[in-house]
Amino acid sequence: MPWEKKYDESDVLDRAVGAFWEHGFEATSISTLVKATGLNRGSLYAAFGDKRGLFLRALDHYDLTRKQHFLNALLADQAPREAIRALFRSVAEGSLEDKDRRGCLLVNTALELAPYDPEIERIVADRLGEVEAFLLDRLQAAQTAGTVRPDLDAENAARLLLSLFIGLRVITRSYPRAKVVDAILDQVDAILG
Amino acid sequence: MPWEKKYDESDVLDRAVGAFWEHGFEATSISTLVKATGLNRGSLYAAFGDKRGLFLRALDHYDLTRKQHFLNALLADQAPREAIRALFRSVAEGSLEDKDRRGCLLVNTALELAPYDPEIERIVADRLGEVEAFLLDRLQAAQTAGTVRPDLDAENAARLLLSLFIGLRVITRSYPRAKVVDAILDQVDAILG
DNA sequence: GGCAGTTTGGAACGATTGGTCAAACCGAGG
DNA sequence: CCTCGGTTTGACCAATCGTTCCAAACTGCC
Repeated sequence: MPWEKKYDESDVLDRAVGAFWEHGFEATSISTLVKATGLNRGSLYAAFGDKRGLFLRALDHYDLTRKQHFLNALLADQAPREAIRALFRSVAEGSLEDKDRRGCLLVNTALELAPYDPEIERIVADRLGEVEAFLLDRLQAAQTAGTVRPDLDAENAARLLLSLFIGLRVITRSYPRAKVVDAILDQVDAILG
Repeated sequence: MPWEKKYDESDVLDRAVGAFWEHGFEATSISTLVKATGLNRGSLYAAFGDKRGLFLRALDHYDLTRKQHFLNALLADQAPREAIRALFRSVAEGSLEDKDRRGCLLVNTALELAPYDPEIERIVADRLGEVEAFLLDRLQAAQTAGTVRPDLDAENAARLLLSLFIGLRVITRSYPRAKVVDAILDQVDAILG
């Protein structure tokens, strides 16, 4: 029907994510986004308002289709302790394989925009908080299951794992050396005991 | 004399560093740099070639006046084990105090430009390598002095500390929460034993 | 086959981008 | 006192930025 959009919004957002992911917000122009998404300027602005609006939607889409989707899969398929190990291992592996070295859109955005854009700061804080909450939940579940020692301060360990996770994603984007990645993975195991 | 520059290049670079530090390379325009440095466009281009040239010089200046200067001070004033602890503690403290949340210009640049700018990638890798080398050197000195247990794998620990350091600088720029910072500082102590 | 609503592509907007240049300027040496 | 070789200056450049707008093409309904 003529009053239904011709394009699939999810596809468009996927492509927008791809563009922003590689070069960040500032260095990605509207022309680039037009080429990447396949939509023309008019439709892009009609659908998303402006560049920033598109970015926010893309960030949200990234979170849903990548981060959330991935964490949920770990929740469903893995024992709690293994979920944490698998999280780090597959991120490490995938990052070193990615020849474009895109890292994590969320972390990239955190560093580029969060310090001087309050709304994005809030979004980034929420999303990172979710990762921290995931880690805490899995740690506690592992303690209940007896696969992580019960005297470990789970809250502190979750914060530390979050830091290591962020470090991992920065390193693999900017300073990708297998031995550094291995050191991080070993440390995750050490924390889990 | 008319053939001597009126301005102090070091001052100019200091101000350029300040501008790039806050908003990154892409989001800092020439106009902003003109205002920040006090020089006008012509002089800026005569002295540094182009925006990128100025950025590279500013990055170098940052490294010399901030990073190197700081590491040398730690080398001179502190025992090896304490040098590492002091590095993390003062970075943590300074970062949480900085209301502009600038983080570390080197780490910010690593994430913004290194993945798709080979020359900057090389510079970033060299500079981060220096930090890693500093950590390794201090770890080994501490082992010789008997303040770090001798069976610790110093090379691996240096890589891990570098990751924690980067994580710390990202966190304080984008997700500044004291408890997360404390978790990192505790972990540094745990690694040092 | 007209009607209504969408999508489309591109022309055009003013603002700003990174970058250039020729003239004004200046103090030492002749 | 005038020339020389550098610096300083701000006007100026084309290109691109994000954004707006609109006329034409399209398409399922009556």
